[in-house]
Amino acid sequence: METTPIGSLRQHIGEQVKIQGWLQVLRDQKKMQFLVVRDRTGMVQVAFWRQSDPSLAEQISKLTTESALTITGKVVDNPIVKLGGLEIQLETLKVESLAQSPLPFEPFGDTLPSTDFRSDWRYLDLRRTESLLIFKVQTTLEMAMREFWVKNDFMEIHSPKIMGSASEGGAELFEMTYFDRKAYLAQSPQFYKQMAMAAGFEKVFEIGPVFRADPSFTARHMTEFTGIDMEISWIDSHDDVMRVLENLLQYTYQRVKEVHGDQIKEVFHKELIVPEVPFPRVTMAEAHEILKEVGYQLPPEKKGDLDPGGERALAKYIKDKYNHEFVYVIDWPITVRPFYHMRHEDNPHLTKSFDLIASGLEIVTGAQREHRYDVLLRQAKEKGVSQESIQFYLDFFKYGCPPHGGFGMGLSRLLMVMLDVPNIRECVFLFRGPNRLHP
RNA sequence: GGGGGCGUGGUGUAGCGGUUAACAUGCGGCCCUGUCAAGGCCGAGAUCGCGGGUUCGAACCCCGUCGCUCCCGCCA
Repeated sequence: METTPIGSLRQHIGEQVKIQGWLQVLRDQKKMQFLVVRDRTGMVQVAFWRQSDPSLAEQISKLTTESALTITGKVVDNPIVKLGGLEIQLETLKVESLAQSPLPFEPFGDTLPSTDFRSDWRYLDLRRTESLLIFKVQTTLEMAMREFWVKNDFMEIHSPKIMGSASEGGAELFEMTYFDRKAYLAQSPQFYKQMAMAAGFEKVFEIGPVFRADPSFTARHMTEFTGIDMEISWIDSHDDVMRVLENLLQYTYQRVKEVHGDQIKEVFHKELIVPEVPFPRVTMAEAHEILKEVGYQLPPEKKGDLDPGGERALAKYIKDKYNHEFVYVIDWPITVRPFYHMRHEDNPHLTKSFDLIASGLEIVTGAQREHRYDVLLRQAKEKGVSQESIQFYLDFFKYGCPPHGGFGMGLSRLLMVMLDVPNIRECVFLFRGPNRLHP
């Protein structure tokens, strides 16, 4: 017999079914036994009259919560039952795996242990409705993005994560042993997706792992995370990149809302708002004026930049004024941007770059890239980047490279803002941080 | 890496100089009931992170240490 998802039992009233799931609650009474069984689609009450088979009743009595069970029985409509107005009358029970007791913590308790403690028992933590929903949303979200890209003639690439030399900065690289020499874990697919532009791929995307050796202890940093990267050719400015990005996000929000909107409202108490395009745009200079206007004191060393508090203050201003959860901060000074960001023709101190702030959190950085060999080399030298270290990269621009640009986005950060989850550790299957390598 | 906060039964908390260290939840037992993420009674379970110190006396005060956490730096 095929397994019936618990969420669809309503369509099987009067039938014999097989369900497979975890024992959530056992109410073991004198005459009757009630089991609440849960799978990833829902919960159902299973009823059993003890006298109909005393030895089976004994077996049921010994069950522990969170044990994995296979149950067959008849689905009956029963309006009295508070859980869905139906129940299963148990016929057979197979204990696939008896859970040890007590559990390290109760995944369905009123209070939850700290994120850190739950991380030790992540497979139990992931059984929670909230966790499950986050990863259902993640699946839809990634699918929607791929749909969008494929519809718009993008190509998917998979760039290597083991590299022979540093790609961008260098300081935040994990070093590893590669046979008899050193190698590094990729901190970004940046250079490789630009290589795809030089290769004539024209529009590419990559969803893949990114490694950062940053000893950051915040609720939004990880040492390994999934990066969503995109790069497109023949652009006029960074605005072309921003237009694709906002359309991509609008499409993605739309799809997630269609598929999970109701459950998100139920579980996270959040009405998912499909963002209007175009997203508000403010230049870095304007951002500073806005902060001054709302009375936010930016630390003096933050000239030409924003700090997290400033980003939140700006997001609040945009939310109040334009009722928008997203805001692009554009035209960042060259001092706070890497050498490969293109500069404005009419202002050599400003880059053609942007950050996307979503509900006060930085989730995307993007730019038009400098594709002119000489200019690129000059900017690298100016930033103190040695030519030898990036020669392989500079070579991309030697034999005809189109003007291009793109962005990098954090998958888990997007989930955080989408679902209002305050800690990134909840939004990733398994968290990796400076102090967390297990499980 | 800098600064703040917190470490008490499995879990979440209370207690903040002298208490049989309390409560909730979970766990075990019993009772009751077509129950309903039930209810009632009983029970087990904590040398209060660790190491020093102050004191007649420390979970409580001080110092150190480790762990966690938040903010900042850095970023996605």
